[in-house]
Amino acid sequence: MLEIRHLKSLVAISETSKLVLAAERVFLTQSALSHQIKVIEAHYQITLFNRTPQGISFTPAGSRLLALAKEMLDSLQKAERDLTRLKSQQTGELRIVLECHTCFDWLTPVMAAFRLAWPEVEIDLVAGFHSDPWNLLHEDKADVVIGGLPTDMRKLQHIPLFKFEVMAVLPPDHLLRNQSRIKANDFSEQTLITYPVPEERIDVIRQVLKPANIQFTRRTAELTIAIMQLVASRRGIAALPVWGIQSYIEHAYIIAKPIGAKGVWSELHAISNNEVMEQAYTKDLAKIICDVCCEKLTGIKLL
Amino acid sequence: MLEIRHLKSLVAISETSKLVLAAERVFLTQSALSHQIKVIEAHYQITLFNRTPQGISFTPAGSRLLALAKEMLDSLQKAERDLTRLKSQQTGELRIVLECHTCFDWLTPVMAAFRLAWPEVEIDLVAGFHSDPWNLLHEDKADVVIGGLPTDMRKLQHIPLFKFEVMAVLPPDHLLRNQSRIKANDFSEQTLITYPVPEERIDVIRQVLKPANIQFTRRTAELTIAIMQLVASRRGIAALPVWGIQSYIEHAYIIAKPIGAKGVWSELHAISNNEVMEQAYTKDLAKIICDVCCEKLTGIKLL
DNA sequence: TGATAAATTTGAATCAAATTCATATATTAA
DNA sequence: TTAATATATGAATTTGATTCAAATTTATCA
Repeated sequence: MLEIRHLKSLVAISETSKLVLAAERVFLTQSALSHQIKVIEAHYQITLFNRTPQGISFTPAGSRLLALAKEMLDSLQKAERDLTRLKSQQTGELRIVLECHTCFDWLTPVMAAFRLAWPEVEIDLVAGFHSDPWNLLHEDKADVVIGGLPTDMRKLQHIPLFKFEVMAVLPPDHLLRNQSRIKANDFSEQTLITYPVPEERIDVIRQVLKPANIQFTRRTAELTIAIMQLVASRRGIAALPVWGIQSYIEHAYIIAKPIGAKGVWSELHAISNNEVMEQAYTKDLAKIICDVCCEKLTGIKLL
Repeated sequence: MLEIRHLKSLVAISETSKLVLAAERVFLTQSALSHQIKVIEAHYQITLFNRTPQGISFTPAGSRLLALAKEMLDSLQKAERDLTRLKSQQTGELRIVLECHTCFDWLTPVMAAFRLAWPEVEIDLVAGFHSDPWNLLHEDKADVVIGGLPTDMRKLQHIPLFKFEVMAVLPPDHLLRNQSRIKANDFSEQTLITYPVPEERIDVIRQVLKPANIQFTRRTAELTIAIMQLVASRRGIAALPVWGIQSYIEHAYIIAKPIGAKGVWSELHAISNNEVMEQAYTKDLAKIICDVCCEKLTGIKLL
């Protein structure tokens, strides 16, 4: 009666604590989730959730089922990995390039999980900054790029990972602190603090500032913490992934606002050439990234 | 994609090693099971079973999934038990009477499993022989009877457990050894060796010999092993549950034959009064019996 | 070498149940 | 009071699992 889809829903609910978001994550409607949990509650004749206008939270019984869900899905994943290994090549090399600096935040746990699952595959990070990371695939200097899609995808394949909102980061006492959203014009004459990468690779610039022809000054810093420090000391504003700045927001070190009417959204994909993408372990890397990020990051949406 | 029903099917297949029997155990048709395993194999793109006219066996990949199934179903069961305990009374007393002597074979592991699951419930066996075990429920000398249904069920409730075939047990060199089945007449003038209980409670006598008005001598023994010894030394024939004599058959100590055209089948139920039956732990005892017996006994059919 | 028996497989029809769609309800905040 | 943000509900739809009725497959026996 209890089904695996229910377990996945339970985990999604715990990760998002909102039915709408959880539904999105498991590719269902909110209604479907509502029906699902009603069915489970009816079956066990016990209340699993406290519903509030702020979202949904687990009762003790619900938590017990959530623990079960994690346990069972974990076993399932291990078994599926074993099956995959039973029929595929188990050795190889995977040189990863990150397009986006912030991704270092979650790459460490991803690599740890990957090494556990595929001990025979050598996984490495390609060091240094690269103006055109996708080209490293063609030059055979890397096997996978984690980032946005390149304009030229020839001979390349990709697995969509997730998307996330890029938000404007301001000092808590900034002039614009009372606006609910930051518009393109608000960046005019401001200093934009970014990672040291070409303009074309910065989503706010490409998607918002360039199209609106806004004049701004640019200043760079290599580490997220350095950018935060500059913003907090009113040297400028930044635009970063929600999940990368969560802890700074919680400590009221800075504040974050959506940009433009719909917000700026970036997508992350795993990109590699056909041959590498065929390997079971490459596909599994994508899965591991999604799983780890769902668990650890807030505000992401699976693709 | 892989669903809990698939896991249950996998376990049933491993316990019966025949699709028809497995299907029966999970209350489906054999066709449904065949479709199920085709779907799983297609999904994982790997062969899970070797199909032969003798039945079906697991490939290494299949075994891996079977291990997963056992692991996941075990977790599930534990969680469900916790949920049950979260909403029910956890303490109580359960005095069990066995109608049938052979059942001692599997009662020990059942009681062990029960004690683990319900440490606060005192479970005991009511000792001694009882001509009318069901009456002990009315006299409040017992809480549950494991056995057939009594003629008078007033104020009693029951949970069906399983049924099994009662087979004629003969010495390997018996005159009837080449018959595929034993008919009522074959018992004529023979000595029937039974447990020391009233005739009405012995299925072969009630269902076969009495209706056909067969004359026979009766001799009793208290232990299964003693009955086996008497049969092997040609003092008579017996009629016992298949699962109770399996190991004797395997050692060619005795042989077993179905009785009559359709065989003699006995049913086992858990019987108790309404109040006791309401308790979650009583219902769980029935579940534990079914689970343990499915795992350990051959040739039983769930009711 | 058929014929039979005992398995599993297959494809189409059926049926049950999960999901969606559209809307209702509830709570909070302004 | 209204708007915004949640979840819940009921009916229609869609999906997909199960059954039914053969069809295969393979071993065994005469």
